[in-house]
Amino acid sequence: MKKELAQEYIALIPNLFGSFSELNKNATELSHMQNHVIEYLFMNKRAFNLKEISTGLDIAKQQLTNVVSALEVQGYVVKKPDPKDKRAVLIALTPKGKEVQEKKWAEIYNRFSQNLTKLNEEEQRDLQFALHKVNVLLTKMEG
Amino acid sequence: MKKELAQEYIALIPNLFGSFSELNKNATELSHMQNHVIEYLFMNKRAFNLKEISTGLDIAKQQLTNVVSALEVQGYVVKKPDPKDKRAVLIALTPKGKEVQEKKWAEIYNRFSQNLTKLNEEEQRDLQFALHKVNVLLTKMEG
DNA sequence: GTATTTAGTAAAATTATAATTACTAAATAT
DNA sequence: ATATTTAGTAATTATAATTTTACTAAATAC
Repeated sequence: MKKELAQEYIALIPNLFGSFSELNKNATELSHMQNHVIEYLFMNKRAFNLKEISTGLDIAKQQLTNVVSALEVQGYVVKKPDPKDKRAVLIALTPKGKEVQEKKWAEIYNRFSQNLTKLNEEEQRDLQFALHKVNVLLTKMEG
Repeated sequence: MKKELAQEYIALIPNLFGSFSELNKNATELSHMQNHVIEYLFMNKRAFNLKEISTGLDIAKQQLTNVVSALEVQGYVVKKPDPKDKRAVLIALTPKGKEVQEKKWAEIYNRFSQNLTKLNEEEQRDLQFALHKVNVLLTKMEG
């Protein structure tokens, strides 16, 4: 029982792989690492300090110094002192930083909407219901 | 209607993000690009020539020459002439190459199985059904 | 049959990422 | 109060990724 469930989960990942691999093809002025950092901030919807980003992305903090300061110069993030820890600096996305990320999702959104026409009305309803269920339960699992 | 559906799809991606970002943390002897290439071959379950990998991963073919030949030396892939095109060379995963990929999925599998205990019996059944439905319909959409 | 395109290779130069070491200042442990 | 740990910065070195140019041989267009 549990085994088949996990297999369905695994099968889900390649199904989303196509969308994912196209995510960072928007040849912006951002480097790979810069993209990773603002994606991380966007996904998690809050400000992080360098140490948190470092462990979250499994990157040495020494690397982040340059990456993040470049992002700051280009206006994608802002630094502000962490009120709870005077050593730490919180990195937050600016509206410009959020916008870049949202653009990427918009592309996936459009592609999905187009492919949706290959399903009939009933299948579309089923898909919406099933997706909603999956999202609710996956969220519960991680909480 | 269609709008909410696409939003559920978008919401699914961050839900799988955790799994995805851990995928390539297995500090093997493989470089980033090498990982990409064998992941691509594994995901698509067949041999490709360099041009196909090049366009599929949006990487210059010149880069692939070195990446793939390194993979070949390390025994992760084999090259064989394409019977349909005497210019082309087909790149296929070896058992060793497949094994490395499967190991990555096994980790995700285990993590998922552990978190599954946070759902009760009924929720687990619901999740399995919903995941199955999503996979079937997403596959249909891409075909 | 000739010209053009395409798949793959190769080498050089540029840029990005990774790893190492060392330092400051604030936080925490004892 | 002192020692140790932790967050961030900085500079250096090594490695990897990207770009550019150029070449061969097979495939395709006309």
